[in-house]
Amino acid sequence: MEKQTQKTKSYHHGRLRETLIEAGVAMLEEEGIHALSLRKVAKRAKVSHAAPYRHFEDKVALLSAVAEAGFRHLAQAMEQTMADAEQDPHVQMFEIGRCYVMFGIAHPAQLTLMFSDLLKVGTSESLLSAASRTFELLTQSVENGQQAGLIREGDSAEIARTVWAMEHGLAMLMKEGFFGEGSDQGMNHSITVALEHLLAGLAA
Amino acid sequence: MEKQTQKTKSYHHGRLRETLIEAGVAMLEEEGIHALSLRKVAKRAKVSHAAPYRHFEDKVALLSAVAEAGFRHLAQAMEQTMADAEQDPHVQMFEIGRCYVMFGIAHPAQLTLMFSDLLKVGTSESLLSAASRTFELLTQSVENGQQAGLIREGDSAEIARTVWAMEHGLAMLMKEGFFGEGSDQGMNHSITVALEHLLAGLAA
DNA sequence: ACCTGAACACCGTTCAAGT
DNA sequence: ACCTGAACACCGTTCAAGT
Repeated sequence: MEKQTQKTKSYHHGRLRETLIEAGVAMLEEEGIHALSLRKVAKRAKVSHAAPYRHFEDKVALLSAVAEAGFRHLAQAMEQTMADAEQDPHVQMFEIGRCYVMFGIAHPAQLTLMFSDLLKVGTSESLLSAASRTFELLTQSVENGQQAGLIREGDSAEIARTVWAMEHGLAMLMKEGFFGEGSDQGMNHSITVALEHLLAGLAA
Repeated sequence: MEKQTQKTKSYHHGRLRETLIEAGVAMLEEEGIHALSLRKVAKRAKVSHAAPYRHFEDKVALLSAVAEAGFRHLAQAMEQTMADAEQDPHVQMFEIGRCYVMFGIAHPAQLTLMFSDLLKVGTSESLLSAASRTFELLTQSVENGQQAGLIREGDSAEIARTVWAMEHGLAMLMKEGFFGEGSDQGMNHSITVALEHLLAGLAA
């Protein structure tokens, strides 16, 4: 372990790839998506502006890694939520939705990045799989709802796409303030109302 | 009229403001949001890179105008759809949703721009009113549905926000290809399925 | 009044050179 | 192997100068 630490800390400061991603995530939250330049990220990581090219093919590759970190963060929060509400599928559906929307409100610029056209261009394998994981969890919660008799029978992936669209729309509109610059209470109310409307339509 | 044409066409080529907005819309569709630079828009309009500053305070102001054109375009399509389906509120709901999502699929980069954080920063009065108009039309169609007994009673603005979130989520995810690079048929099916699920939950 | 061209600070990317 | 510094083409913005 010590040797590993020694090694990764060796030349200049090591662990640069992770440091750059972390710097990217932080700058995204602090200054928004337009302030995120490769040169500033490098400066924040205390390396020259050319150093990132040792670890990322280009700017898009770094942004993809930042987006991927976002998907992993979101998926982990969703897994935690699913485990916590394992015994009640109805609560589980609501809490997963809240999870998704709240992630967007907490990390608006990162959510923008995650659903920008990067995925079309960059197409890094690991980004695609991290994104898929998020959708799989959504599908799984729908299947839990079906097994509990809360959600009608039918293609669970199709129903999950509908749920996804609702939650994604809520997240995108709320994070940009279209539902009013509401309090946490107001936010929660809007999420609950929208999901209640949808779940009524999805009922068995 | 002739005098007006003469006047607007006078120095160099006149009507530059409109020409720049049109160039911006066109470039957005052709090359995407990242290719849209002030200098390229100016070149396309055959003026120097400094000329746009006679008509727009900065790049954000030009982008706001392009976003505003998008909202006006969308609102007009929605109005047309509402008029065409005036006699059947059920059809009206579906067609307005289709209108919204199809606009996103036809103009993905412009929709991205319309819901980027420009609205937060730029805050041009006319952009805000164009955006509000879109939401008002959505609310109106919900009220039509309520009057026809298709949609439950209650705060129409609240229900309209739910409908908006669903349609917005669909548009955003579909335009980025998350529902598969489907045919028009597949797209239409996905839209229909999602709206059916939601409208069942909103039923009286 | 409206537009140009030079200038400035910034950006992404490349590459020879250093350790 | 990993990083630096100079260089290049691009960008947004400003401003004195032209018509």
